[in-house]
Amino acid sequence: MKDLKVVFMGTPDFAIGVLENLIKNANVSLVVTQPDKLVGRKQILQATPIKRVALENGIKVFQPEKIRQDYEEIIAEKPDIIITCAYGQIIPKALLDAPPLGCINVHASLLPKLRGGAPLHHALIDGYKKTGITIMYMDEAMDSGDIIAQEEYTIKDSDNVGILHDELAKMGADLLIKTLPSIVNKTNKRIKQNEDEATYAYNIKREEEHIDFHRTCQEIYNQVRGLNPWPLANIIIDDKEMKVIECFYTLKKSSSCGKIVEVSKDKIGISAQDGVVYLTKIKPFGKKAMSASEYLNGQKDLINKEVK
RNA sequence: CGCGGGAUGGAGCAGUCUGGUAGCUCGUCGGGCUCAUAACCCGAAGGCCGUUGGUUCAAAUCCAGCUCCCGCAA
Repeated sequence: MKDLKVVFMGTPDFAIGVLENLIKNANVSLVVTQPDKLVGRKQILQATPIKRVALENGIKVFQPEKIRQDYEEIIAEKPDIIITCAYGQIIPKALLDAPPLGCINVHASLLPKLRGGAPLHHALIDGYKKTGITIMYMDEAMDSGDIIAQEEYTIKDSDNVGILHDELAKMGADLLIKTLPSIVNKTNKRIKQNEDEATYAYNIKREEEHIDFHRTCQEIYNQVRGLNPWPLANIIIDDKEMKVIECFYTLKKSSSCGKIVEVSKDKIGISAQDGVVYLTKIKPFGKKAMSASEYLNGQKDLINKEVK
């Protein structure tokens, strides 16, 4: 395994564990990641998390703007295998065909469920009871290649994207290393995906972050935890946007939707379709994150206000 | 020079337009009530109002520069 020549392709934090495990167990000769981006109000040029790890380990980094057109450098590297995890671009066929052992992807869902760029968020928002990690061969479409190995994770009601991210990142890193020898020996399983069961987890759109209180408490709760810690669900009170970080709910008969029906020491109750959603941690516009009790110290007459 | 919001006792806010004694809701500390309490009552401490300069008899408040925090957009 130590002499296995690997090109790793990945971008965010989620892929760090996979890369680190590969560095320990194989010969990672090149890391491919997205170009540095201008980030934040100051527009500071920032390297991806994967680039930082690569540089710390003295590994060469390649950052093509469009891999579709700019991949020759990777083929020239002559890797035995290419391993990707949350890279962020579709990989062209010429590159898929290049390495003798193929191109392997680590995906954060139980494929064919939740294909796409935001499987962690959608697993929670869409109310999945379980999700997991899939190790798979890549093909030309999005997350549709043959499955090599899977491991399940049972979603807890208290999980949010942050927790799920950490759990699955670790699971993915470990499962890849466990599976890799069989791929090298070509003794691994290879199972076609059932297209009829496929679901999709596209990147979160801005409007999906806004809470509609005409929906059920469970749906709203899933939305809040499925967007925490990033990008966070939002509501509008007094024409000002407020992010909702944490909430819980109580089912009861409801006559209105989107009205502040209860304000107590440490929570703000808003009516939804089938109950009341209580906000306990929020981030008002222009402010830092705070508990509901802190927010309420400085507010008057919140009761009965409409929430949009 | 991308757009916008903000900085006021430990926390969250009002006061700024229309300059003139530092205010509210909490927290903290002391006392009281109570079988008891995160509940209630009484009292106290704690702020050079982000920073630098300007205008003025007088600046949290008006003007200019700077720093830091936050959201959007990328």
